[in-house]
Amino acid sequence: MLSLHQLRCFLATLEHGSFTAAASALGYAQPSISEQVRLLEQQLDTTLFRRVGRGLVPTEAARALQPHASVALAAVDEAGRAVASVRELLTGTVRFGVFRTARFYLAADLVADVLQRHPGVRVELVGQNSAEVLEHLRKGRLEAAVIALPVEDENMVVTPVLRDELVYVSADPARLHARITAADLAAAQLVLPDASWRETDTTRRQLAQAVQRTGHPLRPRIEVEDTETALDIAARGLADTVTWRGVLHGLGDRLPAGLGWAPLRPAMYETFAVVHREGELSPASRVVVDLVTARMRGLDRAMRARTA
Amino acid sequence: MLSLHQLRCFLATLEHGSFTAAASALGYAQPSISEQVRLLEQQLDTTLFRRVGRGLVPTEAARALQPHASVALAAVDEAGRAVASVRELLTGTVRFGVFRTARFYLAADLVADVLQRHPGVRVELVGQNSAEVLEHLRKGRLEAAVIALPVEDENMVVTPVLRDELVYVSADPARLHARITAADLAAAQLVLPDASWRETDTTRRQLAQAVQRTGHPLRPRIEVEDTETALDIAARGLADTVTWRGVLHGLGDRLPAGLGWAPLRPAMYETFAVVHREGELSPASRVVVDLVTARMRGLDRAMRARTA
DNA sequence: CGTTATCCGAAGGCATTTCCTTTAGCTGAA
DNA sequence: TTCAGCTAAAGGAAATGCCTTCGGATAACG
Repeated sequence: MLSLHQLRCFLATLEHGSFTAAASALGYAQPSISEQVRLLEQQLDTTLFRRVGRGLVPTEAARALQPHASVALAAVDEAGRAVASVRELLTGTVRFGVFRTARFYLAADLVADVLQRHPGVRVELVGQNSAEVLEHLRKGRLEAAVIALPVEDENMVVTPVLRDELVYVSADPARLHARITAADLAAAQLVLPDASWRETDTTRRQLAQAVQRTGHPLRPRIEVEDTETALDIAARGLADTVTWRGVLHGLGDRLPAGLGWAPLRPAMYETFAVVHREGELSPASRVVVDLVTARMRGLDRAMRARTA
Repeated sequence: MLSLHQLRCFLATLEHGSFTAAASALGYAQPSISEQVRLLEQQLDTTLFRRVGRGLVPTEAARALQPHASVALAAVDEAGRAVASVRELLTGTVRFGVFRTARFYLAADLVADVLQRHPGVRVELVGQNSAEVLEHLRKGRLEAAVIALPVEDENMVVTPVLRDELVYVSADPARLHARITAADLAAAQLVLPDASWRETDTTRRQLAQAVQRTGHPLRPRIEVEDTETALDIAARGLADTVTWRGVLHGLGDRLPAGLGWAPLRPAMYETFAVVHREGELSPASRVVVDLVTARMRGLDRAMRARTA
């Protein structure tokens, strides 16, 4: 089978006009080059150089071969550089898993940070739901992610970064009394997000468990996919909803007007963690993991301070 | 150093999703593929596949490498086909040496023949002079040629194909008597071609020798490069000239009007031969050699018949 | 016209690579 | 829990690649 080495020897010979010159250019002995070219000729079943006295004369076949040989070598060269570029995080795609509402916590800023530090990289934040992302992690399709606990997989490295508190959200100040209980939840007209993921979503399951203890099922009046949609509906007074303080914090000014919130009692928490498989992280993921960890912990501190 | 084999194994693995599948596709055992990919990873100093349970997941580096690896393999593949195409005379350039006045004997027809039989090839007929062409042959820059004898080189295969006769050409019928001798040549006002090659041109040397035997030098009044120019001058009556019957034969209707010719006595002949180095001829040259041989021999028969 | 320098090719030997088979360990699914 | 499928590791056989040395041929030079 044709080999790159043969092509290298061939091109050097073509360029320098003799095996000896090519050999010294490539740092080999002359018979080595000679043999490689002979092998190439044998494999191509043609004559590449006419041996005439001392000196070689390239044949038509050699002229035909030359450009393709160059292309092949250049491609291999380029391949090495492309991989190095990815390795050094100059180019390539950073793929990182996030829980669905991560955009309220960090999405835009995180992407901005990565793009600024590594111009040339693409960023891909994937994830509809923590459970789905965890599955991607386990299958190896993602290297790292930030998702809601629990993560029950001993092969994963789990680093908690933010604890968030579930709050009750309503447009009606009358319903925002100090201590909203599970019984209140069971009685309320609710709009809840994550319609497609209600079976696996940890928040939904936490809520369901708490409400069930009151003897009633959690039966939201409205179900939507998106947290923002749920908030919009709540803002119109059509129903109340439940969400994370971090979401309200992240929305800031963009929180639909007229909404207020109150804590649940007993409080319900969700812990988010950066998760990745054991072993080496690629530099790309390393960068994102570090950024996410720092940013989420900062957010955690900010939110706890505000509570106090 | 990166090798094509490694790239092949890598691509097969990428395509089939596992070492085992790639191995069976390439006809190797699994550990061979595994090792090649590991080697590739080591040389590129990166991870190409994340080993996750059973099955492999390509990394970003693998995605970066893939297109370049494909290009390299395709180029090598294409290289083989390009060479084969030359070998089978589908494309490429056929380079053939000819003596200067060959165009009167065969040039256009020869080219037409080659082009018709091998659409896709380029044809190059090189040669200012038989001596120069012979030098090209010896240096290996030409594979084969048709030139005037003598060829004193034991490494050359010489196949005589046409014997031509030198004739005296004039616009003045009075000077075209039956038996023109060397003395007549010495006395005549002559225009001779091959100004640049008079030292080495065999015809010129033959003429010079014959004239010198009469005690006079060969001192043409006019010297031009081109046989046709010499004939034009002769047609105007400015001087007489000497040329080969084959040239007149080949010119046919295009022979300048008013010119007549007469044989020399003793007759002077020139023999043209197809010449090439010993050993294998490339298919391209083989084709041309055969065409030239057939055509020149046909011409030879035609001219001898006309004499008889 | 001989001499010298240069280059290609062949042979023998050494080191490395490549591929095989076998075996063990791990993972995911029934 | 067992079974099937995959990767990884080890050891050995074969081939490949490279080196040095030598011989033959050619071109340049005195």
